[in-house]
Formats: sequence, C-alpha cells, structure tokens
Amino acid sequence: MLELAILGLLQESPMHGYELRKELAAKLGAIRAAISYGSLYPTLRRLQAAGWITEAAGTPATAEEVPALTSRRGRVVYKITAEGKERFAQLIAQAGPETYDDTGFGVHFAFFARTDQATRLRILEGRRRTIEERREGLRDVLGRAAERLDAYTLELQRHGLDACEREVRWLEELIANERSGRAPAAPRPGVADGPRDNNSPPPPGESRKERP
Amino acid sequence: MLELAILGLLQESPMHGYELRKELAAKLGAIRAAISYGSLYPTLRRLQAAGWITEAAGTPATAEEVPALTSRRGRVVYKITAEGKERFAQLIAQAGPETYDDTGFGVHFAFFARTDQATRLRILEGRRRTIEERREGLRDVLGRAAERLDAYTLELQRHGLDACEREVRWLEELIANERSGRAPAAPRPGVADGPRDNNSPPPPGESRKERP
DNA sequence: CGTGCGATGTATCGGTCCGATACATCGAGG
DNA sequence: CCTCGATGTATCGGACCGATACATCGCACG
Repeated sequence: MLELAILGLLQESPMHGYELRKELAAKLGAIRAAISYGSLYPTLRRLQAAGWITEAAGTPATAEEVPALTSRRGRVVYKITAEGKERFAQLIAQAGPETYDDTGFGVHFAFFARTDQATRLRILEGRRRTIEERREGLRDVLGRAAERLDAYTLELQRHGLDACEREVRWLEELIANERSGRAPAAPRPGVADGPRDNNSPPPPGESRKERP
Repeated sequence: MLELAILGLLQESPMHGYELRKELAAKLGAIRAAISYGSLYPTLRRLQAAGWITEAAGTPATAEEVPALTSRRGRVVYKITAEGKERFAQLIAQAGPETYDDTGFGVHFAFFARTDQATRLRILEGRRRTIEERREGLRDVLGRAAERLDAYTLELQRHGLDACEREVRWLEELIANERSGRAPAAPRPGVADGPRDNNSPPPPGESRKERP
C-alpha cells in the first residue's frame, strides 16, 4: 500500500521524505493518521533499489564544496522513473482482497483520478461487496447472538452497522455516477466546474502510457 | 491490544485458540476483521510465559493413554490466572494515546462492562478529542487545500469528515448517558431492561478485586 | 547579540500484527 | 471408501508503527 501511495504522489511532482509524509497525510487524512518514518524511509530505499524512483539532488552538483563535519546530510529529493510509472499503473489496476479493506480501498480511491473508469467501477463494486459482508456479519451478531453480549458491545455493533449502511449508500451513489459517465462525486454545483485547473480524471476517453 | 482482548475474553470463560478467534470476531466485528493466527498463537505463548494465563487440558489427565503417532496435538484450553486479572484491570484502566485510535478505542469500548464509570468517561472524552482533531484536519484540507486536490480525493475527505461528525455526535450521547448514571446506550425501550441476565456494567457502585 | 526552541529533515531499532502456508483430526454425504 | 469442509494448532517472512536519535535553520525573546 505504501509503495502504491508513494509512486502515486511522486507522479505529481518530485519530493523528499518529509514532504511525502505531509502530502500523504493530506491526501489520505480520511483513512489513516500519517505514515511513520519507520515505514517511509525503508520503503523509499526499496523503491530506489528496484529502480522505480531515483534521487534528484536538492541543491544539485557543486558537490565537492561541502565536505562539512559529520558528512553533511542534505535533503534527498526523489523522482519517479519510467519503470516506476509502469509499476504504478500495474498496481493501481489489479485488485486483490487487500484492495477492499479500509486502508487499501482508501489508497486506491485517492488515486482514482489516475485510474481508468472500468477499474474504478470494479473497485467500487468490490468494496461494496466487502462492506455488505461486514454488514451482514454485524446483523447476524445483533440478531442471533444479542443476548450473549453486554449492552456496550451491542452499542458498538450498532454503531458499526450504521457506518456500514452509510458506506454502502455512498458507494451506490459513486457507482451510479461512474456508470452514467459523469465525473466524480455527488452533484455539487459551483465546484470543479469551470475548465479551471488540471488533475481531474481523464475526460471519459482512454489512458495511454505517455509519449505526447 | 491483542493482549487486552484475550485477557478480557478469557475472563468470561476458558477457551482454546480457535474459539478465542471466533469470539473476538463476534465482539470486535465492528472494528476489525478477525485476528490472525500469526498474532494469536505467539501472543498466547507470551501471556502464558508471563503467568497471566495457564493451560487447562481439554480432555484432561488420563495422559499416558495417548502416545499416538506424531505426538497427537490436542486442543489447548487456556484460562486466566489471578495475575492475569490484575494485568487486565491495569491495562483497561490506563489510557495512553493508543487508547484513542480506532482499534484501541474499539477494544476498550468492547470491555466497558468491566470498566468503572470514571475510566469509561475518561476514554470516551479522549476519543472525542481525537476525532475532533481528525475532523479539524479534514476541514482544513477541504478548506485551504481544496483546489490542489482532485475531485475523488475531495470526495474521500468529505466522506471521512461526515464519519467524524457522526462519531462525535455518537460519543456525545454516550458521554451524556454516562454522566447521568444511566446504563449504556441510547434509549432503547424493551431491550436489556428486565433484570434478565448477567454482565451489565456494575450498577453504579464500585468495583473491588474479587473475594466475595 | 546570542541563545534556545520549534519546524524541518533523515535515519534506525524493536515490536506488533498480518497473510500465506502447512499439517492434523473429524463428521457428513456421495 | 473417500473426499470435503469445519475445526484446530503452528510457523515464517514481511509490512508498518512508535520511540528515539541526531542535525540544520529561522526567528522570537531576553
């Protein structure tokens, strides 16, 4: 998941670790707190070793002139490579079970603007399925096993059930919108309407690799 | 977290691993899927080593009579010890930051029937604080950084914000109920009303250790 | 003028938990 | 008889977290 998120963010612009963490927090704030450095840095190294990202020195070249005490660690800016973009495309398109759990779905959803419509639909439906199953499980417990559980536990289940029902409804809307070819969200007049800026989902065409 | 959950469940009755996992899934179904065996068994061993739980052979004694091929592994039933109960009481009462994240709060809440009222209140308020902060973060992003983000990401934030607002309201209700001395949940006429069964929260008295 | 403090920035370590996998028993049904 | 699904215990590698350490920089306050 982290791998996918990093690749996705670096596609928007090169960044160093600290920045990456902040952007991640902004983009995924709805689903997870903030990525830990204990995950981030090792992952960056892994991605670099795999050739999916490369360093792009902060204050570049002029190398020699900073011998400095204790080796002067500067910020390291990473940028995505062509292979990295391919890797991202591959990760974003394939959906396993982990694509439908809370975190996995959140990350995929956050990059829907870079995902083709068929995949978006597939993922939304898979997520719906997952939540429907969770919902049925909760209903079962609240029905069949209710007298075995104390009032607090039951209240927790009720709250969870409510959240499931809400999310299913949300997903239904998104799926309907998706099918109708309309852009993302619920009808929100006045926003994202003008031909104002970039990164909206690709206007219902297709998505090539690059090569403009 | 797992440690707390296991100790809590074993307080209700002795169980073996498989059972533990199922009960855990039923009790915590609202917040997490199902605990992995890869966590469960090592944790059981850890708890046993610490003296907080002990084995209580399934089909006990008569030991000799099953030499069997490949050492005949039977189900291992665990029960909590006196030290284990102390440990549980200690864990359930102290609240650090991890008590307020989604999983931690869920586990604590699921055992509120074994938690004294002051602690319940403290935890509910801490959780509220945490969610309010998450909510403010989302509002910030939706306000200040909105034009930097694509429509899908924004929709994700909106959904998350909605969930936060809902949860805060839910917590407010629970806190109000808690303060008014009333039992657990929202007014649900007809349920958990009669002097029907056990494990409700200790009627607003106190909670001693045991020694009846 | 300095000095200390909070934001920025990189990095490691131990620990928790997950997912895949393996293997064994047992009852029901074809 | 034999397979299949539920029950049941167990391990291993990997993902991610939380605490911690350390270095730089700008600026507010004395």
